[in-house]
Amino acid sequence: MTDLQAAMARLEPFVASRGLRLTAQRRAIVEVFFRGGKHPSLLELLDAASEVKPGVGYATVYRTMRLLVEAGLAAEHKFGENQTRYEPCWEDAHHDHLICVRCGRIVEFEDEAIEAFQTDLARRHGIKILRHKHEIYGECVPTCIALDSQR
Amino acid sequence: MTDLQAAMARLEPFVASRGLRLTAQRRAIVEVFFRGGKHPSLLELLDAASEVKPGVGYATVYRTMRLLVEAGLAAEHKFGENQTRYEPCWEDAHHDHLICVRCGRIVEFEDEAIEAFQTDLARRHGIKILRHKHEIYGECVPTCIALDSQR
DNA sequence: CTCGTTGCAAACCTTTTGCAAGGAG
DNA sequence: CTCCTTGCAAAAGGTTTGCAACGAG
Repeated sequence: MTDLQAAMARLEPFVASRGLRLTAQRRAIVEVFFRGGKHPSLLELLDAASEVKPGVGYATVYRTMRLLVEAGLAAEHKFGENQTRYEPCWEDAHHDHLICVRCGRIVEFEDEAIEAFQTDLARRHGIKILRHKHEIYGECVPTCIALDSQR
Repeated sequence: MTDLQAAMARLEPFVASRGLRLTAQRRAIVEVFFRGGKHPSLLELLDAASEVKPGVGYATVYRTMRLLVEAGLAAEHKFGENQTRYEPCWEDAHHDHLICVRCGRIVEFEDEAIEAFQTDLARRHGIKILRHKHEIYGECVPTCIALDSQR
């Protein structure tokens, strides 16, 4: 089963339970979002979706991504640029990011020791963790390896 | 020596070396920024600075904070709200944040093990770390302890 | 048929900048 | 005096929303 199929399988009941509809536009956006992988911005999603369904509007992409976030199928990120990027989101799976500020390459990582430290820290301060963000910014050395290829 | 005095001692040579000037507005903004501590937004800084120097403009606060960031005396943060917050910054000292999304309380922390892990991770991926951001979002339990008091 | 959805354009909001007047050195 | 700085107002730049026409179920 592809990511796209798995996503649709989770989106359908969500949409149905709310009395919403799965239009051609939404299917196109979901398709390019899960097919592309990576961390696209709204504009990039609009471009990609436009090839599948010409004429789709920016507002529709915006509202569809909000829907996916509500459905738990997408996560929003602000990587210090002035725009929001979206990432496919699979239930409990969480990971963090190592980002090259020159070429935009993004490496995903996760570390149990860090998660454990966080949990302990939060408990000591009487705070219940809802989510976290751990982003490391740097530069590919000696030169950027993959220009704009791994958003 | 107070934080404010230490900050001025670092700001003066920076300003002088660039042929810039230390006006009453800039002094007022720097004063409230380092006196207040915490993590103020531009609007909060404007309010506070207005009491020291009535009539100061938003643009001046904006430009002064940009100056402080360039001087290495302030750090910018985007804590998921739609605005930038600033924090006094002391050289190499770096710390991360645990944030209550309900009351805005911010706990600062640092952990050597995490920093070490980051360094190693980045080296393995051929990336030189420039900076990082580690923010944990949660809720004070059972109730928020200090409403809006520790920005 | 009903009512959620779409595309367009306008509204929003914070950040950033142009400019003529003001003021530090 | 020079030229950096200021405050105002407007421009940017991305995000959100109102609305009449459209179309899925």
